[in-house]
Amino acid sequence: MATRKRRTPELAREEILEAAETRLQKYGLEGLNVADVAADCGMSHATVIHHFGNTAGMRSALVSRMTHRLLHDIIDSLQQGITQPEPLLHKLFGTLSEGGHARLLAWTHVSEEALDQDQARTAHMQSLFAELVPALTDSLPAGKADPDLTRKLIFLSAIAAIGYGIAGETLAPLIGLAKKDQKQFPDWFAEQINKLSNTP
Amino acid sequence: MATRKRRTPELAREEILEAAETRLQKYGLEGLNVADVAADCGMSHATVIHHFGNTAGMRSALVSRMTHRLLHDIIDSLQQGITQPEPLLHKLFGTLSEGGHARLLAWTHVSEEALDQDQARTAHMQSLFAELVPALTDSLPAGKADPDLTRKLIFLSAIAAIGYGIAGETLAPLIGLAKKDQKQFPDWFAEQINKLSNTP
DNA sequence: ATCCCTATTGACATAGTTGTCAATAGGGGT
DNA sequence: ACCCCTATTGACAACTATGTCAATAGGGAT
Repeated sequence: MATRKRRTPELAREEILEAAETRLQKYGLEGLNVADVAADCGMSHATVIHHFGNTAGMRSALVSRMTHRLLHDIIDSLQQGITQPEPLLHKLFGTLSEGGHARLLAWTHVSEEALDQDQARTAHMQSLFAELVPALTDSLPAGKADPDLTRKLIFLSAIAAIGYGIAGETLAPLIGLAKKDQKQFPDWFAEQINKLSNTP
Repeated sequence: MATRKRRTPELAREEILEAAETRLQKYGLEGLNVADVAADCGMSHATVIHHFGNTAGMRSALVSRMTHRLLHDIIDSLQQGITQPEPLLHKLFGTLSEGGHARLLAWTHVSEEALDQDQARTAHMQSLFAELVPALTDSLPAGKADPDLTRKLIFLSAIAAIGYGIAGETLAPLIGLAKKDQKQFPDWFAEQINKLSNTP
């Protein structure tokens, strides 16, 4: 029909994931189907499937991309000498609670089809964490002193941020948390992490 | 055709939710559709829809039921004089990480259709938390002294348990948490909560 | 210019699931 | 025994979304 736009595979994937990410924030997970994503890119849904194999592949790639960006932001911060928990945790909580990041992450663990893509994504995650965790234990105040404790605190921070991103908005009023306390929760949490890492 | 089994509406709903819960643990969220649930109950899927309005209604009712049970277990423990964080948090983390509880909870926050059922479920949750939170602040060691801090700690416990239930299994090895530390994480977490609530 | 690889596409097949509806049949109340 | 309410059902009608396939057309290489 009309003229087609031919892209390199890399560019095509990039465009698709970009559109997918926008749709995710705008419409949530339901908006993350090949037909609509393709429409936003101005291509047919068959093209999307061609590049990612299937729908789950596309979503999975998006998870990888978003997580990759988040973890590398943190790694970059560390390399810039930012070693206090506050800014790091702020970024962690903020990113996960915005743009549907935590929700997409939840889909990863909730959906059966997502499991098919698991090996690839897990491998990618492994390499990311293999880079991040040592960087954290090295640069955090109490990291070298007690790497074991540090790993537990990292783990706690991660699951808390995920839970916060998914259910925080709902849970806070139910528990009777003041609006202000809700907003400042990541900062408060960082304080507590500080206290716990200084306790011998 | 063959003879029908006629139940009271209450019993029917009960049977359906029971089967749904079993399917949830066995097959995850994908197993939670009216057709399969109905088959497990030995009834037609039209009956399920008759009792819950639609599929989302059934899932939503299941969320309510499971959460109700969890929170009431905790309330009961409190009334039996169990006021140390350890056993309470143990129950919280354990329940959420088993039987797909946290995952179903995530669906609540991830799915658009779930939002239609939100008012009813939110109302139910409000009444549950209205019962639980005062009970906690009253009976917990540091509760009366600093109810504000206590609410924050409750909030932290809740989101941590949810994140743990969803992603804990995946995250622990990536962060390099020893298997032992992973298993005992809820206990360790309880310790930290203790420390934080004793800090003035 | 010509060739060739492959990104792109429209049409199609299909699978799965949901929700509706009129008809049927338990079983409690009289 | 008879009525009546409603739980139950099978069949039907979409719809949604996915994935396949053969055909088409960019655009780099020769």
